[in-house]
Amino acid sequence: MGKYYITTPIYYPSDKLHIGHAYCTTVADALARYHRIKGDDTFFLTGSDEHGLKIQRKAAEKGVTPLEYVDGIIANFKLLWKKLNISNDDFIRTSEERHHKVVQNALKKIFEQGDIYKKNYEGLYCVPCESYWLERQLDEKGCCPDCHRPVEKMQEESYFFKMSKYQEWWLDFIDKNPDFIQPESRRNEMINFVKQGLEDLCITRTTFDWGIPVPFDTKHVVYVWFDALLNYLTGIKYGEDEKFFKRFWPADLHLVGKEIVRFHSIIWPIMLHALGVEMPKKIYGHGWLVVDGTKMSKSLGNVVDPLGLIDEFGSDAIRYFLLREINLGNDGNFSRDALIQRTNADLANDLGNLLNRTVAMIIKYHSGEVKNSKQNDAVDNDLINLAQQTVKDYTSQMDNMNITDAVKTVWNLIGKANKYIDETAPWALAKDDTKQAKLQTVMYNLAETLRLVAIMVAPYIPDAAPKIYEQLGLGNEPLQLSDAVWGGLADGTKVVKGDPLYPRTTVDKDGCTVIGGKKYVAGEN
RNA sequence: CGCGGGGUGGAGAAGUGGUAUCUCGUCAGGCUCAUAACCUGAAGACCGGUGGUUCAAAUCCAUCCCCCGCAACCA
Repeated sequence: MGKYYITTPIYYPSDKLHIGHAYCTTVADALARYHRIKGDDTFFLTGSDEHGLKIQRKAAEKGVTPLEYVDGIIANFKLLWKKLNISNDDFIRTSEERHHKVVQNALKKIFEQGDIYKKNYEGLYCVPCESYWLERQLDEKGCCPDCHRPVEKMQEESYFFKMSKYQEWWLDFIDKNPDFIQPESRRNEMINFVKQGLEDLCITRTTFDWGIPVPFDTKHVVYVWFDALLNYLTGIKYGEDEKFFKRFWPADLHLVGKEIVRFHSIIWPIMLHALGVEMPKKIYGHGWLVVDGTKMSKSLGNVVDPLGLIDEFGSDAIRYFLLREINLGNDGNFSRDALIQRTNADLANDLGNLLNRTVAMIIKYHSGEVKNSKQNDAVDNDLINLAQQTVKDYTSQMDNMNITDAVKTVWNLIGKANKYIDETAPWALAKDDTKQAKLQTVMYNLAETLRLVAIMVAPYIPDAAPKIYEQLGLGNEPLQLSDAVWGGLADGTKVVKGDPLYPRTTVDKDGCTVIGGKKYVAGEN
C-alpha cells in the first residue's frame, strides 16, 4: 500500500465549464478512486484559478467585485463536480488566504536568492484589451488578434524569473527521467522547445490589481503561472503543515490538457527546483474532445454543457462514455448519438441486464440464496479463469493509466458471463432434478463474477457499483480491490431484487430521447 | 521549408514487422432467465496515393495528396 496524490488543472472561472473540463476531471477521479479501492493513501485535488484581468473586467461589467463574481461561478463548478460524482478531497481557490501565503513566501524566497529581477518590458500593447502581444501573434493587418484594433508600443516595468538559468538543468533532468512527461510525443515536443532556448518569464503585472500582491513591490500583482501552479503545493499544506505535506508530496500525477503541458513540464519543474522542492513524478497531457468532429468553441456555438447531459443521462453514463470512448492522450470525439449507443450497449444491455437476469434466476430457482456446489466443468472453469485473469490485467492496466484498455478488459468479462448463461442454459438445468447442484454452481459463478465486476467498475461508475453489491446481497460493504479474489462470496448470501441498473435510452421519431419513460427534447443540451 | 496529430470494412475506433481487431449498423439463425435484452453465424477493408527496404509492411524509409489542431493563460 502506497500513497497517491493526483491533481487536475485549476480551471479559470470566466465562464461555465464544458464537457472538456468534465473529461479531465473524470479521468482524474477514476484514477483517484482506483487508488482508494487499492488501499493507497490518496489525495485528489482540483480547484479554480481565479485571478487576472479577464475576471476583473467581467466583474466590472456586472458591477460586482471580482470575488463576488467568481463566487457565483465557483458554486457552479462545485455543483458540476458533485453531480458528476467527483471525489476530490479538497477544492483550492487561488483567491484564498492560504494560497496567497504560499505564493508570497515562494516569491520572496526566490527573489532573495537572486532568481527574480526587475526590468522594463517593452511590447506591442492593445489598450482596450489591456494586453501585450508578440509581433507574430498579431492578425493579418498587424492588429490585436482579439479585438482587431491597432496596437501600440508600450513600456512597463515587470519582474522576471530567471528560467534561462535552469535550461541545462531541465534538459538533464528530463534526460534522466524519461517517463516524467507523457505521452512521449509531448515529451519530444517539450525537449525541442527548450532546446530552442528558454527565455526568462515575466511573472508580474501592473495593469490590473485582481491578483496576489508581490510582497517586495506592492504595485505589482503576480501574473498567471507563478500564482496558479503553486496551488499544487497549497492544496497539501506546503509551508503550513510539514507532516501533511510530506505525506503526499511529491505529486504522483499532474493530469493536464495538452495545451498546458508546456507550463507544467517546463515552468513548473524549474519553479520547484528554484524553491528546492522535490519534483513531481509525472505530467500527463491528455487529448481534447471534439464535438461531432469539430473543435468546441463559443463562436461555433457547439460547446457542450455537461450539467444538462448529467440530468438527462445520469453521471455514470457520461463518465463511462468519456473513459471508454476516448483514448487518453489522443483527441476524442463526443456526440450524443455515440453516447446513447455506448451506454445502451455497454451499461444497460451488457452489464445492467446481466445483473438483472442473474438476480432474477437466483430468486426464481433458489429463492434468492447463493450456494457454491463447485460442480465446475470446462465451460465453468473458462469463466473462472477469465475472471481471475481479468482482475490481474485490470490492475496492471490501471496502474499504467491505460484506463480505456482496463475498461475493455472488464467488459470482455461481462460479455463472457452473458455468453456463459447461454452455454449453460440454466432454464434447462432447472427442469432436470438431477442437475440441481450444477444449477447452483452456475448461479454462484455468475454472482461471483458480478461481485468482481462491481469492484473493478467502482472507479468508473460509482453510482452503479454499490447497487450491484446491494443486489448481490452484500449490502453496503465497501468495495475493495483486495476482495476481488474468486470465491469470496459466501454460501447463503441472499440476493436482493432491485431496479434495473440503467434504463435503456430510445430516440423517438422527433429525435427526442426517451429514458425510463421520461422524454427529453433534442438539442436542449 | 514553423511545430504537432491524423487519414483502417456503411459509421466510430484499436492495432507500430508475421494469418486485419472491436463497437454500432445490416442480413440470417438460436434462446427465453432478462431492460424487444442475450448468444451464434454471414456479408462488408486492395489499412489516403506512389515508390522503396525486408523472406515478410497498416506497421519502417522517401515522396505526394487531404483533414485537424497549436504557435508561451481556452481541459
